[in-house]
Amino acid sequence: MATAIQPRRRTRRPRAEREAQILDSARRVFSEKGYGEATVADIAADAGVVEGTVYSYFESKRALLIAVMRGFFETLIAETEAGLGAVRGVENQLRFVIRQQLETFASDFGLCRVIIREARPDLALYDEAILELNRRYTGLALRVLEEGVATGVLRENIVPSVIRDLIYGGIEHAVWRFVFSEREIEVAALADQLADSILGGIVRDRSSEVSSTLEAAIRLERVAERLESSLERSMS
Amino acid sequence: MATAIQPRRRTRRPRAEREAQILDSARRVFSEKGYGEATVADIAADAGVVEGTVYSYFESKRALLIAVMRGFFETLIAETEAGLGAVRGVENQLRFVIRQQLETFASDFGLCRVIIREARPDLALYDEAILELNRRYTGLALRVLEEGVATGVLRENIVPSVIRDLIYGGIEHAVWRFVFSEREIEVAALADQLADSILGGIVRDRSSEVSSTLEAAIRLERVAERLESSLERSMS
DNA sequence: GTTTTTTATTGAGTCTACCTCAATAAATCT
DNA sequence: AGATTTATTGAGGTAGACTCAATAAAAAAC
Repeated sequence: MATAIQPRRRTRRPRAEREAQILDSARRVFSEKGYGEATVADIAADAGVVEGTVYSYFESKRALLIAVMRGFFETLIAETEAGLGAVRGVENQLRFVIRQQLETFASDFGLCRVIIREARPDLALYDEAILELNRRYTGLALRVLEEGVATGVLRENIVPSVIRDLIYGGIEHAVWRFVFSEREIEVAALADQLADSILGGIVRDRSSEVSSTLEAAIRLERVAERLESSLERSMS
Repeated sequence: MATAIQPRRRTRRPRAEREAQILDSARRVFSEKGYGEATVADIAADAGVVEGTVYSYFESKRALLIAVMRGFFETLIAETEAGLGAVRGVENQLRFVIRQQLETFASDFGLCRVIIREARPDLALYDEAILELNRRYTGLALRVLEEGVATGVLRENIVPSVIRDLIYGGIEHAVWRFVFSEREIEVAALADQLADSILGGIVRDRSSEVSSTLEAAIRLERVAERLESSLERSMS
């Protein structure tokens, strides 16, 4: 038969180029289907190679995921570091971190979901490669918090690592809420709500504070009155 | 051979009993190995039956997980509801919810990890069965928050659902931190740290400013007194 | 330009784990 | 005791991760 299906033409590419190509396909496929649903055959097909080729570049499906994660974290860290350098004040820096994280979630949700699902609960995977990157990333927020305590902007009795967990955990859950409700994530509004709550707390301000200011004013009025009457008496 | 390996003796059991037995084994195996690592053969072996038997009680491995989750949530909801009924005041109720959740994590960590990993990121699974239970559970905290806003104990501009995410997300991340550091979870201390931060926020109280306002007024009163006596002395 | 060497690429094949189903035998009913 | 029901079995089927000897494209040597 002259019209037999053309077998895929073999082409050899420089190692680095093909590796990048496979990595790119992996990122796309994982992001779309999730780790469990994605097959190595899918990734190979997307990259235009055959399954075996993938395994000559990456030891396993898991290793492929780790490589994808590494790329994700590296750009995220670089962007966050750059952004933090351009913001002054602890409060604003925390607001920046929160917003940055929300934007990352919103713009690359598929991959974020995979990373959260696969990386966090898997101790083995953490030990291997991602733990250090994640530490470096969330360490950025941690340092801001520690500076806040040192400079007295933040309470001295807070535990920075707990606050960091509150920030990232809160963001994660809030984002999921949006995903389930099938609405677009309203980054700006959500970022403010989270930041306001974390910074200011949720219990109503001690109204006594307000009235004590008022009380101070009232006392000053009495002072004035007493001075007036003193003066009047001395005049008479 | 007379001493051939005894084949497993077949025993028929009431449907409900065997189902409970398999479910119990599933819970144990999932909890120990995680969903991905656990095999249906493992579960069957633990229950003392053969793989096929499992499938005559549960449609799939996934269905087995869902059943395990359902059991987990049902007791958790019942316990939390009971506990909340015995605590007065919004602040204390929130503290109770936080502590209860931490205790559940600490005492049944293996299963919690599986549920978080498998249930949350899997939309299909949520739709099927667990969404409603999770909603009911976290709804308990939500109602406390709403009551807090209604009665004026909490700020009126907070968004209860966001605070709920902050609470549960924060707990989750904080617990993971402990797991990675391979230390026992210090439930009491962590619960207080989380609750204090969420309730009171992290920025330093302006109450110091307020009290200094009051202090200033009191000093002014003393100034007035001195002026009075000065005047009186000058009169005499 | 031809031959040799190197190695990227291939695809057939292995293995493990989920799941199916016809056969079997334990309990129950008549 | 025999008939009936159905829980239980274990031998496959299938999908997808992973391996490896063969192949051919590029590079090197001549």
